Amino acid sequence: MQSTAFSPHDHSHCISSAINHAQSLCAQRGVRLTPVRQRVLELVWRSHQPIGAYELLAALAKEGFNSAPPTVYRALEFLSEQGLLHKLDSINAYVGCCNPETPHQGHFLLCQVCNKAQELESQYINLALKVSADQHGFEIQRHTIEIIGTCKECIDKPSLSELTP
Amino acid sequence: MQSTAFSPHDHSHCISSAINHAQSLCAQRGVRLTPVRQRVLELVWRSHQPIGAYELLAALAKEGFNSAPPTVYRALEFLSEQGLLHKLDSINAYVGCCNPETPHQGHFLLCQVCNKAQELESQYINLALKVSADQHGFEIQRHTIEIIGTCKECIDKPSLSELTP
DNA sequence: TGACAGTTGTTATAATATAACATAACATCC
DNA sequence: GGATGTTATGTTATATTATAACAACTGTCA
Ligand SMILES: [Zn+2]
Ligand SMILES: [Zn+2]
Ligand SMILES: [Zn+2]
Ligand SMILES: [Zn+2]
Repeated sequence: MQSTAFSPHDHSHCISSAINHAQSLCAQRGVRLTPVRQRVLELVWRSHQPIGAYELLAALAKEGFNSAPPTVYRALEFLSEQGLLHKLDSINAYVGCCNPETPHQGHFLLCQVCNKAQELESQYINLALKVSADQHGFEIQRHTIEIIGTCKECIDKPSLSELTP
Repeated sequence: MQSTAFSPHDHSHCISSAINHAQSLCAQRGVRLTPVRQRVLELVWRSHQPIGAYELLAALAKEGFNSAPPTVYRALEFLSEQGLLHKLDSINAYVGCCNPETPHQGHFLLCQVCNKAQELESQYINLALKVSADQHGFEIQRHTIEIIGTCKECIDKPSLSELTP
């Protein structure tokens, strides 16, 4: 079992790694990771729990950033375009992407107990989707794949795992 | 290639079949398919294009039904609980289910050109999801699987297929 | 009849997201 | 450096989607 969002880990490493990746990627691509964009990304990465736009907005407001909805939605749009985060449509919330170098559509496990999301990298799922689409002559552009349930940690220790980041 | 939402077909058959199924299922289950619930289901089945709650509400209002949001959301909740329709989270819209006898989570192909949705019944997809979840010790409760792209009809005849129901 | 569960009506509001236009910051070229 | 075009941000208002809370009605059954 590899390390996941669900299991205890050094989350500060997740954060610094995500920000470092974001900075170098944006530099490579000639796009600007402005203060508000970087701060939104940091806020998204505060935990593995997807966070809502208005929750981000409240956090930004506390820190003296501009706090009208377009501010955060623009930052989210930028970060999403750069593959630095994903939106989870089933809960209208946003989560950081661990692998932004190669643009992709994510597949997610979403735990209803601890509210954390784990992105999957399953070629099986992609293949299964492709086979189904091909059977209908359907050309895939993007997808929303969200598996909602209970993570191993929350199955094993029902009341503790909500606390780890 | 089987008949799908995307290809031309006798859609009145889809509608009457859906309503008949709904009536007998509700009778079996001892739940009430009241006039507003049945009308919402008929409106959802007017086409294979998923329809939004407020669009339904406007249609109900024209017909003299009560036209406050709770009316339509309650009907949608009931119909969803009975497995008679599905919500597509990626577009906040609702589409009829062809196979309401056995409760299930749908997988959907969603064409961005003609806006029609086709539900899939792919055991491959379910298996791929289960394998990924099992690898993480994750227990699946429900899922959102929506594949967005272009259907065969819209690839073949880019400007006509928007018109069929 | 009265009690009860389920359903619908009604008003208000929450939660999520975008339109539209003004201003500011940055880059580039002369 | 100043003119100019582009990108980013500020600001106000509004659109879209969904739910809370409570009152009134309807059917069922003792
Ligand atoms: Zn972490
Ligand atoms: Zn969990
Ligand atoms: Zn049809
Ligand atoms: Zn199409």
